[in-house]
Amino acid sequence: MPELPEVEVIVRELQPKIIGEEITRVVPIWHRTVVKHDYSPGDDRINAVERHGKYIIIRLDRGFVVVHLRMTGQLMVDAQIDPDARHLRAIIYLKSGKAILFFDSRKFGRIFLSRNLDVVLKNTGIDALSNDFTIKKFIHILKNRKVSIKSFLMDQHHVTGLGNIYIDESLFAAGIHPQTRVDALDAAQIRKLYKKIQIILRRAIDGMGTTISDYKTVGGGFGGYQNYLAVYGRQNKPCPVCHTPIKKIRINNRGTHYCPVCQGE
DNA sequence: CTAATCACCTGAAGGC
DNA sequence: TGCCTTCAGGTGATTA
Repeated sequence: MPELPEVEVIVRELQPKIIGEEITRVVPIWHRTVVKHDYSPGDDRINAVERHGKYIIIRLDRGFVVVHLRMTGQLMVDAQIDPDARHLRAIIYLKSGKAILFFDSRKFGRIFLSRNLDVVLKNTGIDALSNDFTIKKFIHILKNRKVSIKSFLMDQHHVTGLGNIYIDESLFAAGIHPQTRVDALDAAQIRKLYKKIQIILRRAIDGMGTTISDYKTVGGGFGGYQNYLAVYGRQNKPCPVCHTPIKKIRINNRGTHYCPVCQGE
């Protein structure tokens, strides 16, 4: 389940492979995968590949191809194109004869075609690793919120890029219980969480992301950060700090992992 | 604003 | 072996 670090790794891999190429056409295989707004790339040059939260943004001369992998999406760049390949949902053809192949077993992923980036990103807030994400803004958007900090961070409207894995890891690193109401956090906790979010995300990028089940890099490689997870997926295993068994509960119907001692209870 | 639920999907894992 | 249930989780929509 790709979150910000996995998407960042993919973007970095994609850049040298496709910048300067021209997209000739985008062909859907599963009928819901490609969402066309007002744009059909045709002989349009790729100028940049960027990321906002979990979105991959391919910037062309006249518009944008924006990819969201959701849970099981994978991209590959290849000259070998088999339209019947298992789980292949869309093909972005390039003039060189290669193609960007979009695989997605669960069919939740999307490729948006739009002239206007804001239309596609309208539901996203500040990217968790961007310069816009300052402590001042973080304090501001947290103000007067009554939801749990876990729910707040899951909601991409505020801070975007974090998902279930890195939220649990960040809250553990900051020593904050996931059910803590946002308005009950003190200034020191907010500051610590702010710092830990960025440290964890950077570390995960350095480790090439976390492969739990489906995530692979563009080159087909696996991430390495799953070996460093402190709480996610480690229910009943000892906390790496105090050796208390990690607990798993549900918040907003999402599995949530934490240490009852390090994160208070 | 908030909470809860559903819908979208498939595959893996566990129970019997 | 096989059938059935549950779980995994990102996002958008809907309802209360």
